[in-house]
Amino acid sequence: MLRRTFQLIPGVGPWKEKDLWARGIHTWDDFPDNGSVLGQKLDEGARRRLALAREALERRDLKGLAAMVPPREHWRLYPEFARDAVYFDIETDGKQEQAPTVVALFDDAGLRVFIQGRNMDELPEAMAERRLWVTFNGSCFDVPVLREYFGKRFPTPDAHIDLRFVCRRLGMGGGLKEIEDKLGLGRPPHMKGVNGWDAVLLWRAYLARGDVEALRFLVEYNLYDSFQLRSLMDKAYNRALDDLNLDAEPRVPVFERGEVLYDVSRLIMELGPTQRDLRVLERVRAQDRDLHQD
DNA sequence: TGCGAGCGTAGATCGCTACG
DNA sequence: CGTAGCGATCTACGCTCGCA
Repeated sequence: MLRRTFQLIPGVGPWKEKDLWARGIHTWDDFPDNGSVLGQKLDEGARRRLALAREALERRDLKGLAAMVPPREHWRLYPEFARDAVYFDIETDGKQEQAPTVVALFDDAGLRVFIQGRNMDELPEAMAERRLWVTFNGSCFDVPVLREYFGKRFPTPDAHIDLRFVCRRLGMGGGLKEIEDKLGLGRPPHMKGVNGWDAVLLWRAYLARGDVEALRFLVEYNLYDSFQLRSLMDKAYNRALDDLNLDAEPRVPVFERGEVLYDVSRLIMELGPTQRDLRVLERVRAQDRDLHQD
């Protein structure tokens, strides 16, 4: 799809791009080396720009390509750089300062989770490993929160596909769960109807009582958010091709979460109480004993 | 070749929205 | 609540092309 993108030419927007396609110029390689296509002046810039784009793709220079393609079309970069992608989602404490409590990452290497008070400090390094970030509303929420929290040691990706805006352009507004349902990507019963505020409550329950079960549920929810993004990205990409009537353009296979459910179970079962959790547990037990003494 | 009309892109502003 | 991206809307500009 990237090689069909002509909107990276200055002076070419959606209309002229469609026009090029209609005239049989389907990919960069179809653009004639000489002769008038868009007019003298534009052709000059076009050939220069297409050469740059080809070189950038040759080098697998995501940053360079992302700078050429208008942001709203960044979804077109997806198939070429899918192996460099990380899908992630954060939960926060719901306070004014919005400190992250749990962060789930899903990429080629599998699932990872970062938890406040345990390994949250390792998150920036893990994020830096992947140059394409995929989120839902992450450009407005997740990334600003993390940047605020970690400061400038938090990395910047070469490109960031925010599925909220990709979906909206495909006529699907609303939240992540709503869109999942619309696309038949619903969650199993025990994960249905859980939302971001529940995540705040689960964290508070865990903190207040050392309730590891609450943490496990929270982490499971968070992990679901991360890998559901992968299926959503696949479906949204395919839909965007439908929208452009690009029947010949190859679709991507839609990720099935079955592949990772074992890892989800393993990750949440591995979660035990920390020393701090055990102290909290001891304290609330003592309080309980006091309460029932007389 | 030179002019003006018309198209489409780009910039600027505003209000809406989804996140926990 | 704060954040930030985008569509809608409007304006301005650049370019192409038709016409003589």
